Amino acid sequence: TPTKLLRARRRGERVMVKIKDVARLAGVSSATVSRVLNGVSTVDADMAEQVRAAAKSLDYRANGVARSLRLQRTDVWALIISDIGNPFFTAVARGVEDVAQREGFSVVLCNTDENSDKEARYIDVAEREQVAGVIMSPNMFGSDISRLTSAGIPVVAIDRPLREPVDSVLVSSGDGARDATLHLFEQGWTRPACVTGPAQADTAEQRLEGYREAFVQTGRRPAKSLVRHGDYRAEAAQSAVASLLDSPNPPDSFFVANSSMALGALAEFTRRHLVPGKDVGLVAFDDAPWARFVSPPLSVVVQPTYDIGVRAGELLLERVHRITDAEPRTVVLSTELIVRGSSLRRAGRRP
Amino acid sequence: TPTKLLRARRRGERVMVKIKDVARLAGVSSATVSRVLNGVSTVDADMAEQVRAAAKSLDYRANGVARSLRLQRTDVWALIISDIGNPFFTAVARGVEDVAQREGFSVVLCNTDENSDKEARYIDVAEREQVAGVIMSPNMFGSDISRLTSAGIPVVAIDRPLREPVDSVLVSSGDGARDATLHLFEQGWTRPACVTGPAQADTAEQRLEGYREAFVQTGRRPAKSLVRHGDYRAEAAQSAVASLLDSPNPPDSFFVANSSMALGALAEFTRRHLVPGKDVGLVAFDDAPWARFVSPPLSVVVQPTYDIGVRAGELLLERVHRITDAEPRTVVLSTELIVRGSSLRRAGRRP
DNA sequence: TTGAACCGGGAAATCGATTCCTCAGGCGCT
DNA sequence: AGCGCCTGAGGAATCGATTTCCCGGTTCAA
Repeated sequence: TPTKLLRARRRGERVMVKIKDVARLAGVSSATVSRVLNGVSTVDADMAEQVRAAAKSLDYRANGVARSLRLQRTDVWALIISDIGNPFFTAVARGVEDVAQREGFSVVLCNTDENSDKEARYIDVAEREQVAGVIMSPNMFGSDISRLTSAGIPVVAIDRPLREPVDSVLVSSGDGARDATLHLFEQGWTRPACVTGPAQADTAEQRLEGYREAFVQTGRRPAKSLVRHGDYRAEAAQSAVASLLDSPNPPDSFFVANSSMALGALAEFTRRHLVPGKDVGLVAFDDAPWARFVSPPLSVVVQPTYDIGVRAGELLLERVHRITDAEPRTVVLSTELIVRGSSLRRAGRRP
Repeated sequence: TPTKLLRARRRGERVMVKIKDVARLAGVSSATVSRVLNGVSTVDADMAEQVRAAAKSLDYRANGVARSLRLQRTDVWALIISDIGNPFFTAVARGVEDVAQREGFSVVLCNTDENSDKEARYIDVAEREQVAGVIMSPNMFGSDISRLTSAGIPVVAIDRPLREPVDSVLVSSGDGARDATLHLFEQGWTRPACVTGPAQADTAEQRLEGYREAFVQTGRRPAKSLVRHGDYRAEAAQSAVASLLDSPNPPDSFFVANSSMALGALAEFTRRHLVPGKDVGLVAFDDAPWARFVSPPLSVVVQPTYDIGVRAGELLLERVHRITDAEPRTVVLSTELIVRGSSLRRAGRRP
């Protein structure tokens, strides 16, 4: 049959080479083939060589499904993220992937678009397919991972905490927002506004809280009239900025809670012929590919996105290998303020 | 044992409910449970109800690995893309996902970063895990999918064609580039330059070809001195634009081959105080989230990204279900020119 | 009334790889 | 030479769900 296999393959038919085919060709049992290919226990060197030759000549690949069933485990991690269009998550994904790759796991990405149904579906798939572990950014309404925990699948949360106690990698968003706002004060801006995300998203709330802290720390009183909530999109930010600028006592600068919102703010500034870094100050949370290229370049609070992925991968790894049974750990990484041009207050232009 | 299971689960232990547990609790054989849960063949209504109740009370989920092994198929599609940071691919992914979702498949995303090794690894995983089908954007050096075809796994290529004859969804990049360049001529620009991608990438070559066509069609001679190749990144484009502007006979407008490169071009314009849509014309291939928000808004050639994903999903679906055995088909979608502001040549400013 | 078709459900085979258990044969030691 | 230990390889069980095969019982038509 081995020759029959080869002939069929040449004819372009769909054939699957099984471990038994290799065994037959090498003149050994399938147990031995398995031992050789997985390098466990000792096998006679000549025989091993024969087996390897047979496997190669048949172009054999172990059936992963059968393997997983027998071993009761897989080498796949699921990375469930809430918005694949967001550069934040794509950078995180690279970090996760690099750790996984290095450790012999493969990562499959699942995009939920902040949709609880999609998320539930992917959690279901992750359980059914018995992935080794899951890294996820919970959606803003709180995610139900009970299926995973009860199946014994380790979970690591990123970006936002989960209700259940699991390993988490978070970012001190609040501190970043505070630093950004303090920076605006230092530049001489006196009335910074805050355009943040939806009130349900706790990243949005943290960023707002940090913004307020900067007021308190500098002996000012945070004004409610300087705060707007939006849906984290450009359009919402644009109208928020417009309404702020039209208000009786308008702000002179802005802290916006993510990079899409920064686009909205920039658009509104352009419409009103306000030049950032001169007529108005702007700092945004999150970097973006375009941020260095707009004019003036955008000042931003960057998150250590790649590191978030790496740390999450490392935490997951320890659980997957059952290295630790300790209580869930939370890693908090910090942000960095990158001052480019949009937040400056160039002296002498409008004294 | 059913009660034992429940007790263990309450204690938070890792337990797996198997079909036999359900069978035992319902007082039937596992064959019947399978029949009820999969809705095949007829089972006594009362008994079926009992089975469903038992399954529910134990919170049973079929083990997907075992299921796949027995059925010799899975419900998973692999979507292998070459750059997860590129909005083009994320939009395609959404299209694929929507089709898959609707048809009961799940999509796992694999990011290769234009790296042949990573790609080979993911192709390997796709084969081993016996995915139902693969949609992929080949990397620019040509991808080897022989493993997939010989395993009988259907493949659909997107964005770039594969060497092997498989279903493909492509875009008439050339026509888009031609239209963009013709538009520059119509606006009154006389010396448009072309900043395109690496010579190995045939999308880049097609776009260059379309640009040349516009010259021929309008009775001009395309000048080699107006063409630059880069690596599809902003930095490369910026220096290309700089060198073009510094050349003896500089261009008055630019067609750039993707949105990252547009950022580089814009940065160089800013540095030289050139205002797009006035001092210089600019059209870019591919839309981007920021394109509508820069000043002036960027004129672009958009690809029907979401549709590409949908069509690819539909082609794959037919192969997966063995609906058709026909020769590989190629779907070519067309682009659309969206004129915003950067390509205009406002009369009366510089006569 | 009887034979045949039909129907529902259980036992067991199946998918492919891994691993426990067993046993044959070789070697060393006495 | 005989005994026992050790090595290495094969047979068979295993993972969990599906499905074939078959049997007992029912229904319908002749």
